[in-house]
Amino acid sequence: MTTIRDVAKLADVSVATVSRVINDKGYVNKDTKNRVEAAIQALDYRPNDVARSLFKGKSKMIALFVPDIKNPFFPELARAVEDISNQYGYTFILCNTDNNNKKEITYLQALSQKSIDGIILVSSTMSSTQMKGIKVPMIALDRKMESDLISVTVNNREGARQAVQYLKQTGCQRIAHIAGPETVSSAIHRLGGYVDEVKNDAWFTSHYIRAGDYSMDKAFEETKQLLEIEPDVDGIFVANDVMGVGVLKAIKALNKRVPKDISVISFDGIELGTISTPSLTTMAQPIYHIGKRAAEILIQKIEHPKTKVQSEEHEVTLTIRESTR
Amino acid sequence: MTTIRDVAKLADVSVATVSRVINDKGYVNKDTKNRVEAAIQALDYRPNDVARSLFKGKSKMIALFVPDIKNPFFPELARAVEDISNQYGYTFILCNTDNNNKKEITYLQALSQKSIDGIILVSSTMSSTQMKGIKVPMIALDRKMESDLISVTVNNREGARQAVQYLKQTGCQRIAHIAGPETVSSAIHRLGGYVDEVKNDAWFTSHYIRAGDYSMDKAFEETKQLLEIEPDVDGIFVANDVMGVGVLKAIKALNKRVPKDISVISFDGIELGTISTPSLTTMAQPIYHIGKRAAEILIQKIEHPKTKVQSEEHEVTLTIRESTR
DNA sequence: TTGTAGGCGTTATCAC
DNA sequence: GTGATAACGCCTACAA
Repeated sequence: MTTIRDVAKLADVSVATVSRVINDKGYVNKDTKNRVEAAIQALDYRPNDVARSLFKGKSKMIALFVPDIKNPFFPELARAVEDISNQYGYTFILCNTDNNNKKEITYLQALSQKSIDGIILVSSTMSSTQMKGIKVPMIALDRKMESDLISVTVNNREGARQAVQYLKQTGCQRIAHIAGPETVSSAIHRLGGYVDEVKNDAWFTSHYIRAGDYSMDKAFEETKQLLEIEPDVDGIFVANDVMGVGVLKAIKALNKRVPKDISVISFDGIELGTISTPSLTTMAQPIYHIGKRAAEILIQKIEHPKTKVQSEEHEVTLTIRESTR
Repeated sequence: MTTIRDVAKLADVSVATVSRVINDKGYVNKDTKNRVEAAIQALDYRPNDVARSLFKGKSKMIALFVPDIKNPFFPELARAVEDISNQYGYTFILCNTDNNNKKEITYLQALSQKSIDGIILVSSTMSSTQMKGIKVPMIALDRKMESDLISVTVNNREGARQAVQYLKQTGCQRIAHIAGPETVSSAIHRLGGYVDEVKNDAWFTSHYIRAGDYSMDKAFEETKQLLEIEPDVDGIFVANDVMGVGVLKAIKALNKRVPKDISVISFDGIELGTISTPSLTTMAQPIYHIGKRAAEILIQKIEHPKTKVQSEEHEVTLTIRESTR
C-alpha cells in the first residue's frame, strides 16, 4: 500500500504538505501543490480511511437497523438510505435485528467500536434506558420509539381513518380490522384510526378487531377465524400490505369473493400489492422518500450537531386498485 | 472513550498486559489477569476496532454487491450473507450497483480504502482487467464472471432443461422462452438449457425466444408480442420468477388462461411466486443456502488464505404450483 | 508557505 | 510474567 509518506518523498515535500493538498486545507504554494498532485497521480495514492477514522473518531459509515430485509417493505427503505449515504460519501451497513433486543444491543456495541457515525432505527424494542450510554447520532424511521428520538414516519392514524372512510363510502357496513403487533407504534396508530371511525357505529364490537403481527400467515389464520365468528363482515382494513395478501388468500379459501362479498384495503403501498389477484387497494406511504429523509436528517445531525432537527410526519395517499368496490 | 491505557492504569499494569488479557495471548499471571478483567468491567472498556484495523490492516467487514436490493431475489441472499457475516464477527456492508460498472469500481475503491476484508459479487459487468489491481478476496455469487473468480451458483442449464422437460411431460407442444439479459451468465445458461431441449423439435424457430431483462414490465411486453406472432404457444419457460409474474399478467391481458391455454414455468423460487394467481411453478434455487456458502467460502479465503477453495454449483428443484397442468 | 513532531488506540517485539 | 516502545497511516498544532 502506498502511503502519504511515499507521496511526500516523491514530491520532495513533507507529509504535512501532502495532507494539506489532499484535504485542501491551509496554505500551499501553487507549484508545490502541482508537484504533490502529480506524485499522487503517479503513485495512484489513496488515503487510508482507517487511519483517518482513528484520528478523527469518525468513520463515514452509517447503519440501518431493520427487523428483516426479507420483509418486502424494507428493501425500498434500504435502497433509499443506501442511495443517500452513498451520495454523501458514507458507507452503508445493514443490520437485521429480527425485532430482537439482544441483537440490537450487540449491533450497537459492535458498531460503536467501529466509530460508526450514525444509525437509523426501525425498531420498537429499544428502550430509552438502553440508549442512555450511546452517544452516536440516531433517528427512528417508520416507527416511533419509546425514547424521545427524532423520527420520520407517516400519518398512520389519519391514513387509517381515511382507509375506513373509503370502505364506508363504497358501501361497506361491517368493517373489521386485522391489526399489526401491539408493540409497534405504526400498528397502534393504524388501529387507533380504525377505532376512531367505527367506535360509534351500532354494529361495532371488539370482535371485529383481530391481532395480527404484520405477517402473511398470521393474517391468513386470523381472517379465517374472524369470518367464522363474524360472517357478516363486508369490509376489512388490514394494517399492512403483506397481511393484506394473507387476508385475500383466506377469503378465497372460504370461497368468498373480493371485492364483491368483501372489500379489502391495506396499508403501505409496496409493489407486492400490485401482484396479488385482485390487486390491493392501499394507503400508500412514500416509502423511498421517508427513507431518504431519515438519511438526510441523520447526516445533518452528524455533520452539523448544533443545528436542531425535527421529527417529520409524511402523508399517505389512497391508492385504489381492485380489492375494493 | 475509555482506552486500554485507562484500564492499564486502573489495574496497575502496562498496556501490553491488558492487551494480552484482551486477546488471550501470551503468558499472564492468574491474579493480574483477574485484576485486569475487573478493571475492564469497572470501566466498561471495549477495544477500539478502528485502531485494531489500522494496526492489522483488516477491518472485519465484508461487502455484498447486488444490482438492486429492491429486486425480490436479493433480500434473501443478503439476509444469508448478513447472518453468516455476523456469526463470524464481520460487519455487513450492502452496495447497490444498478449493474453499473462505474458504480462498482467506485465502491471497490472506497471499500479498499476502508480495508474491507472481502467482497461477494453479484455482477456481470466487472472484467478481469478491472480486478487486476485489487487484492481483496472476492467471490462471485449467483452469476459467474468473465474473470476466473471462484463462484457459487446453481445448475442453470440443467435446471432449464428440466423445466422444459416438465412442460413437455404435461402436454405442451409449442414451448417459448422469455430469456434474461444476454450479458448475465445465469440467463445464458437457462437459455442454453431451453435450446438443448427444443432445438430438434420440428416446430422450433428462433421466434419462440424473446429477450427479456429479468424485469416484470419487459416480460409483460415481450409476452404480448410473442403471443401475437406465435398464437399457438401453449407453454412458456420464463428465465426468472419476476418475469414469470409479468408473463402471467400478459396472458391474462390477452384473455387466455393459465394453465388451461398456456402453462408457465419459471426459475428462482422466490416467495413472490406463491402470491400471484395462479401461483408459479418454478425451478427453485436454494437461495439462502448459496448466499450462506458464498459467505462461508469468502471468510475461509480471508482467514486461511492458503487453503484452496473451489467453485460450487448447487441444484435447483422443480416446485410444482398452479401455473402448469 | 512549509516542516517537525506528537498523538489517535492497538498490537507485537524485545528486553528484563 | 511483565513492561517499554516502535509501528499502523493520517492529521494538526506549533515552529520555522
